[in-house]
Amino acid sequence: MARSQSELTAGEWAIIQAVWDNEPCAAPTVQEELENKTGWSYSTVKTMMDRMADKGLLATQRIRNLILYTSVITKKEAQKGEIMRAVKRAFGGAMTPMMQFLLDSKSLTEDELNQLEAMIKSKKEKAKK
Amino acid sequence: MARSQSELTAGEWAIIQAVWDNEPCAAPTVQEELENKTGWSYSTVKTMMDRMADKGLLATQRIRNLILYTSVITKKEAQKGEIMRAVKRAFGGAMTPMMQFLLDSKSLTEDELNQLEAMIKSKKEKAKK
DNA sequence: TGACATTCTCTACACTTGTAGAGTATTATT
DNA sequence: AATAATACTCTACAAGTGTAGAGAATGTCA
Repeated sequence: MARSQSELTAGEWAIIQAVWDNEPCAAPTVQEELENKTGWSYSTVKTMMDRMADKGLLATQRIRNLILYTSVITKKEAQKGEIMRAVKRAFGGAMTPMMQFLLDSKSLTEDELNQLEAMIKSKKEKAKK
Repeated sequence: MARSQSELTAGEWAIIQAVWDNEPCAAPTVQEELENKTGWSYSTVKTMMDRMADKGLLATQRIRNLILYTSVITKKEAQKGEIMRAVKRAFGGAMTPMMQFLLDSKSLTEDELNQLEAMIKSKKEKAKK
């Protein structure tokens, strides 16, 4: 069931990506993985993770002195949430205008256009059945 | 000149939409337009607008006791910024995976698919010359 | 020229987010 | 057991955001 409130902040995105890659995992693991990308100290990472657990974005399980974190939302859900936020804010919630915008703007290379076309084609095939 | 970082908050989106609809316009106008949607008081709206002016999102021009606001970024720029943020956060900056996601999750009607296809086609034509 | 209305300025406050140090508890090592 | 290493807890703070009241300045109308 999609908790509609999966709107992550930039920091939370960084964290949860690392969690998805390693779960179940402890805070130090996440910190090590993010060290290069963000430079965050252990405290920073731990604080964020605990806040995310409070919010229900991560679940925790304690084993002796170790706390293992797991993601509560899937990557797909999070991605959807992120897109939904964009659509809602910038396009009044209407999906198609956004798609149109994507095509109109110069954000897509010719290669990407070709890929898209292919995707649509296969999508239509599948729909036909 | 696209100031690269036009990432607006939810509140800023509400404000700037009203500005786009009325510019050049004064704070009370914006407040009235948003009254129903948000319930924000004059002070709230004014504060936000001034902060946005500080950030360079809005420009101001004073005429006697009236301050007129104008948008500095276009709707298109803001929309693009919003999408870019989503793509960056949720898809590592790669546009196509996001499009794919959109095609997969949101079951578009055959009509919409055709429409999309057509848009892509014309887009490619144009790119050719 | 008062009185009223309009718009602005200043100040404030709570909550979130990014950021992290200091100290404590637990586990491992010699 | 003493020491070192590991992981945790607690506390804090600045910047940003949503929210707005109180009061000053300016403009309008009788």
